[in-house]
Amino acid sequence: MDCRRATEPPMAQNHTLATKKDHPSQHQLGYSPRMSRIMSGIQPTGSLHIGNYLGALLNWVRLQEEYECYFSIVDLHALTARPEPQELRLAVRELAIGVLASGVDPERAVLFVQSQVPEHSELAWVFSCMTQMGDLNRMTQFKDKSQFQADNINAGLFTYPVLQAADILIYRADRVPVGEDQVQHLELAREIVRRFNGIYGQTFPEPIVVPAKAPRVMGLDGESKMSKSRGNEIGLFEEPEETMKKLRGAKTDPQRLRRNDPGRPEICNVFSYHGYFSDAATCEQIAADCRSASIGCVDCKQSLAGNLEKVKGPIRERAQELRANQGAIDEILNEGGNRARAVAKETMDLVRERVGL
RNA sequence: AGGCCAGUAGCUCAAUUGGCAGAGCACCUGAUUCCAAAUCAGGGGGUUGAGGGUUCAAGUCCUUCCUGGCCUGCCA
Repeated sequence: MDCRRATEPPMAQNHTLATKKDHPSQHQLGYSPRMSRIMSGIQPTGSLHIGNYLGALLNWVRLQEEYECYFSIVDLHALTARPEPQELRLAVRELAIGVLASGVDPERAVLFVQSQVPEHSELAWVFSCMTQMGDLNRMTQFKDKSQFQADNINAGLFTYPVLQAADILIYRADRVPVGEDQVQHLELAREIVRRFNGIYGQTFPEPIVVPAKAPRVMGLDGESKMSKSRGNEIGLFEEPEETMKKLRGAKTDPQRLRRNDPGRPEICNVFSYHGYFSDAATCEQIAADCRSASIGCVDCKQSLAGNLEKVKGPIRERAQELRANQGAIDEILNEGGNRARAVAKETMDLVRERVGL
């Protein structure tokens, strides 16, 4: 992994703010006809698994090719679960390592830690005054999380979508890749923008929701989304032996009782993993052999383990190299933080002026 | 700030008058099975939120604190 100092992005001239000479009412600030700016965040919770990789990291790697990207490790959001301080710090570092090892290029995209850019919090406060309780009350994720951590329903959890809106709009991002579960939050962000612009004049672009090509990766139990808290995950940094051990216990077609029974790959969770890690020809072959009982589930799992390792192995090795060079990680994050803050400050200066602070 | 209620295994809860801390689910191991599931057999797991006190003996009674919930009040 190349850890040289990141340079200014070539597209830095886009999204410039209106100066005093400009006429804001005729000028949609932050809008760039040439290149869309993307903002996306990921929470530093637990350790990375292949669900995170397929759902978020891989997307980032693709997005940085086409867009001006701001990628953030959102530790302020993670705080809603009150992690141990040293664990939070470790999770942030490990996530940065995972992001870089997966192929996000810090020279191409701005990679930074949310809390290093205090403007996120500042804009979130302003936005919270633009947000109606009734709207927040409707957020299904808040209700879900409230059930999940019933002993810690804090206000941060409630205003989470407001901070999320600030995350995006502090960079005047016009596109946001989100999974199904985040669409509602994005709608709220757009609502906040409309309200703000309506009251104070055109200031923010209304971010467009880009449906993330993020598969909903099921856990090894085949019952729910892959997550560390459910203990049904395949770790991104896992050794192949560990992964095979977990795969051996993974749920398959419950109707395929004997080796000679024909299988149903279309309902088999393990087969669905092949779709992510094996090429099309292999997938077809495996499916056909499973249906005809030419291969057993163990064969299928071994094949998968091999293909999984082809993806996971190089990432694990790059991660090892990065871990050995903490200074470089810090430098990348600091540089990313500086670049992010420069943009965030511009936005915040304008917001202060607009709202009368 | 005050009042009331609650806290027991990963989860949901039980434990008689103060008398050996338990069950279900989950988890792990073995049998079986190509693997998993199902079934059967076995197993690990606890500072009973924390400290102090009363007692031969405290999950249980007293006390202080912590956490969470509900109610009343005060300030900005």
